[in-house]
Amino acid sequence: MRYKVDHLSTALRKARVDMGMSQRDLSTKSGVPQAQISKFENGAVDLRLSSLVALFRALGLELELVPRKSVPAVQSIVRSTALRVTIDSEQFASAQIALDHILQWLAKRDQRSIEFERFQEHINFLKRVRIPTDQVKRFKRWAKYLERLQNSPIDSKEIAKLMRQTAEIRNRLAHGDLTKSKAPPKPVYSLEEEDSNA
Amino acid sequence: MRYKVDHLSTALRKARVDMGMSQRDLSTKSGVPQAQISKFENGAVDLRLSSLVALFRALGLELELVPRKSVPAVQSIVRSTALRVTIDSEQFASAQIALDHILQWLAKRDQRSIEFERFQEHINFLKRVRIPTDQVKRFKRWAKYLERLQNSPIDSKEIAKLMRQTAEIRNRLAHGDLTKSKAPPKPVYSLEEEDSNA
DNA sequence: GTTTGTGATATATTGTTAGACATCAAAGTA
DNA sequence: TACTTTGATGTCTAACAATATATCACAAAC
Repeated sequence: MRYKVDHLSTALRKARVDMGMSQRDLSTKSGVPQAQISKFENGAVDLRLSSLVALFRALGLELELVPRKSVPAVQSIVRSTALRVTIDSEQFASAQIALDHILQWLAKRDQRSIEFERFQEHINFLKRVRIPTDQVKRFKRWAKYLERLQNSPIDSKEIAKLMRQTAEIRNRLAHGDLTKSKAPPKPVYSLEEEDSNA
Repeated sequence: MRYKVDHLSTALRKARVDMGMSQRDLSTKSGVPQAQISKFENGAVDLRLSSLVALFRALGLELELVPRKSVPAVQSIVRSTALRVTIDSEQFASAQIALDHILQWLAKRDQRSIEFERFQEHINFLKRVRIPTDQVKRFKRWAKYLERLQNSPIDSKEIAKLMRQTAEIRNRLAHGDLTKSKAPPKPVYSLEEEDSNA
């Protein structure tokens, strides 16, 4: 019983990676165990429709039924729009939360040094910018760190490191060294929003 | 775990009925048991991808992954082409075979009566015409009858009945009484062909 | 009024996914 | 070096589809 659905499994993997999600991310978002995702992406399992739909919905994708004759036309439409849907709004949100934590922390401290002012400036810059998907990971880590930081004494050495890294990323973003495209940073509100159904 | 795939099950039923296929027809063509088809069309089963694909392929449909944003565009494309894919080529072929059987039988008998000439005329008319899906059933029955007829003595009473019915259908088709559309009978070669993969 | 086609169900067995874990190697990062 | 993340893989039980087959009610055609 061959049924050749590579296009579905490869599309899943591509969509997931494009959105900067790991299999575990997708798992928590879709409710499908990570093991199943891995097996499906490698064609090692014949998933039921419910699982498939859960996975695809979590990625903002829908299964549509298309007459064989219209498949090329449909695929060209999909290709033309796929490029713009690259950032997972949830990941973006978590980065925003991390940045907001930093700003709040700064406001509380009310520091006046040049480093802190520049730091605040950098953070505000990052808040307005669309962060590349391959950098989202770093922001998520910061978010996690800052959650811990809320309920414990501040390690100024860690904060110094945070400042260093923030400056680095900001500069690379501002000068386009990080992304291949030389386009100016896009404002936040141009982000393609996924409808939230969780 | 709700996953709302009514559009898939209703689309399946619609496509199947539009092509004049019964659940059992689709079953033999797709390899999926009729019981499963019935359950799926009524949302009573959570099919595996392989079964789904088998069903849809048998109907000339493909499952495509579409970003939620592009769904409306894709659906409009599908709508614009769906109308023309209405006849199952296999059913059409079986009707053609039945008609050919009759023509061969006529040629062998070499009858010269007015009834037989008109009969032959009607059959030839029907061969050139796209037969409405709701009439395909009748032609299939004839095909079955004519298969039996090949290896047994001819019942002229049955043939007379065949001639009567043929005339009736021909006339209804020719005068557009049968179909809602008043469009002239379309030539055979305008039939949308499904690629044969069986 | 009998036959035929159709769709909905049922039963029983077999096989595989679902689900919740656990583990592991490789790659990346601190 | 030590730690973390990631993707692949394995194990177990329970649930459910796959499959084959049969039955039923309904409708239409004969």
